Amino acid sequence: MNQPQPQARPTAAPTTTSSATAAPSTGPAPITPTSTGRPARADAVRNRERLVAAAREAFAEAGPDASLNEIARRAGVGPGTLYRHFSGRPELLAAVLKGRIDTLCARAQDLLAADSAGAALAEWLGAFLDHARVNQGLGGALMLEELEAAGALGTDCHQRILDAATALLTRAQESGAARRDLSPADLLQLVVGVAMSIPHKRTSPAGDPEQPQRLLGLVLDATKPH
Amino acid sequence: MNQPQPQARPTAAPTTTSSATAAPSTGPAPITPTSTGRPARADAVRNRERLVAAAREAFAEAGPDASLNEIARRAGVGPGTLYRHFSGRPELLAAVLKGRIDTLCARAQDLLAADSAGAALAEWLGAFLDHARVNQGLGGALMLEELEAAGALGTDCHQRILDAATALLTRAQESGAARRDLSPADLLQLVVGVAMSIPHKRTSPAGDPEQPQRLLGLVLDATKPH
DNA sequence: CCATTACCGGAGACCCTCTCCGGATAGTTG
DNA sequence: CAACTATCCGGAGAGGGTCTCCGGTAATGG
Repeated sequence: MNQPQPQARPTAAPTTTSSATAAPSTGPAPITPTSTGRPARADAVRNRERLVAAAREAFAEAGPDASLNEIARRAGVGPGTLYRHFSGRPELLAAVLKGRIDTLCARAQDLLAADSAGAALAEWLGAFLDHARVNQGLGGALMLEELEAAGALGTDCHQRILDAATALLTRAQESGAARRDLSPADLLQLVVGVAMSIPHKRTSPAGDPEQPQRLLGLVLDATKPH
Repeated sequence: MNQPQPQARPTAAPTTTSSATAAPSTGPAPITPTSTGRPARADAVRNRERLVAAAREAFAEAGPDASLNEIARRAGVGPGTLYRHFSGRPELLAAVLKGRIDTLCARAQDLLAADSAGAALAEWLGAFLDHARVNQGLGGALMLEELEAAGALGTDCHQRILDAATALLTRAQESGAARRDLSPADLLQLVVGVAMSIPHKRTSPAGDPEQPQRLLGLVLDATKPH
């Protein structure tokens, strides 16, 4: 008996637990390990990479609501293959964003050694805003609404971003460049809000190109000690 | 190949005739004027009201993505009737929000006579945040992404909100309570971003109930002259 | 080289948006 | 009061999207 849920959230995969890739802590994982000890088959790895590449293209063109059928078609596989590798849209989104998030975290590490803690925080937030703006808040959608449904991968992404922001903000606070009554989560939330509220070029071609910088500047002003 | 823009309105011309001398003042419009001189039929008016009421309920329960079929079913009419009265989701959204926006604009008028221009702006922004948070940024969605597609009604709503914000902000600036290099559009955009980025109770039941106020406080800090 | 079994592809169930057209009816006229 | 007509209603259905299930296929270990 199917539950006739109207427009429900994508059903949390109740059956197959083998599709979840065990999270490798850090470092390149050349092959995706399965729940069994056996290494993944070569065609499975290839199809997964093709799917991520096709998804990256499609999300860039059509936004986070791109058709999953279309993504599977572009990757040259059937819809079933897509759903075997990813439980749904959130997980696919997370896979696409993973590389970007890696870059962002590495950037945070570099900036932790910068001279000015305040400038480092400002610069990283600018990079984060660029990140979150890609595909009209694609990152924001992942950070927020899908957080609970995305499973391990999404939560992991969220946590890594939060850790990076915490480190930079804490250092800025200790150097007196940022007010102390400010939590990393609130700060990120503000920037995500800016990203989500700004119309994307795709939907509104002739938007004000300076607005993101102005809004980020306002947020940065709010972080300074008064 | 398909034209995704369902702008075809077979029956009623959307352009308002310039001869309509009925002032757009705040007041009940007993009948919906048609393009022809004839008044609308009674059942048409009744169905329209039922549709708006059903939409208000459905949007409150399921968010801005509620099924339009479901809304029509709740209103006791067929899908065709819904699309005859409203060109699509944005227009229905705008109809639902109209009353709320009226209230908000009236509030702005009252606050323009308040003692403290800064406190008036802060209070109104708080009310606006509450407004925009209803149904998880339902208002924000209207203000931004649907602005161009919503036609006259949506644009009108957006303009009225913007006018109210402009009046309050200008007065605060003249009294020295707000920095002068701040545009009403940017300010609204920030608050809309806060509304859109905050997870709604429906999707994330146990969120931090204080966060909206904290984030709004940060935005307000950013408006003050440094 | 074969048995095993993880994997693939697509048919298809179900839902949503939006259109089209025969039939019903409110309001007008004689 | 009856007939007429412009207007409106309801639902069938096209088209597309998400997600599942199952028979066939081919990669892999022995």
